[in-house]
Amino acid sequence: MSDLRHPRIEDVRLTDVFKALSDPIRLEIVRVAAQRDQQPCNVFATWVPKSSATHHWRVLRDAGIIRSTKVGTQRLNSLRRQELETAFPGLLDAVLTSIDTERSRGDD
Amino acid sequence: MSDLRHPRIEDVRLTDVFKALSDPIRLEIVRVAAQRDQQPCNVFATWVPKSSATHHWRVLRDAGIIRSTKVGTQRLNSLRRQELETAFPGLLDAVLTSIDTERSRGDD
DNA sequence: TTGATCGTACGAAAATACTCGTACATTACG
DNA sequence: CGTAATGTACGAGTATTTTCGTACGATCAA
Repeated sequence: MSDLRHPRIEDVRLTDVFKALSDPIRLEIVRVAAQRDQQPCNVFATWVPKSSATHHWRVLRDAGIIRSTKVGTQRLNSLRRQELETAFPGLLDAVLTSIDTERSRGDD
Repeated sequence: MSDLRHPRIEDVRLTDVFKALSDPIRLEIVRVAAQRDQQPCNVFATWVPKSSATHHWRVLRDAGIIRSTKVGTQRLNSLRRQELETAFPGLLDAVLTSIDTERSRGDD
């Protein structure tokens, strides 16, 4: 489990951010990650096979949305809130709001 | 040129919106569409072949982002601002801001 | 050291998306 | 009517993404 690569936020392209957010599993990961920092991978999307989940983590990492740090045998994941706010002001907040809005709509 | 289908905004899924925004050509279309309403297709992304452009228009329409109305031999396109604001509050504004932010970054 | 846990790496198959040539439909204008 | 203009429909080729089984690496605990 080598150290994972995180792009510099200024190298992240907006299209990559949107591509990363265009999958329901990844959107769910983002939603849960927003609730609390430093959560291990295995609290997210538990119905997804490990190797599939790894793929989605990688897409989110490559898009600069999350940062994973190695702690023991786990990886703790957090949204890169401040950096995203700098690169794309207001975007992450609007995304998180939209996720919740759609969810509450779905609960009807 | 039959009438095109526009989804009801409440049927649009957030992942579809992000997928539609995950392509540079479509992001450019959105950027230009934000500047003025009711623009014909041929003012956008003029370097793209017509059949390719049609594909991107369709993706944007299917995602509920733009609405095209037939006027003469043209189609006039507008962002579905109000509807998007209802479905996903703050999202479109943040997207447009981010597009501009990234552009001004690229102009350095 | 042995075994369990957590997550990644790799690779292959299937599904999706993108590109674009060609043909076509609609409307406008002489 | 004939022709030009605007944009869609279709289909094929290419590229990208997604899924997931298997194998592996790192860490911890007994």
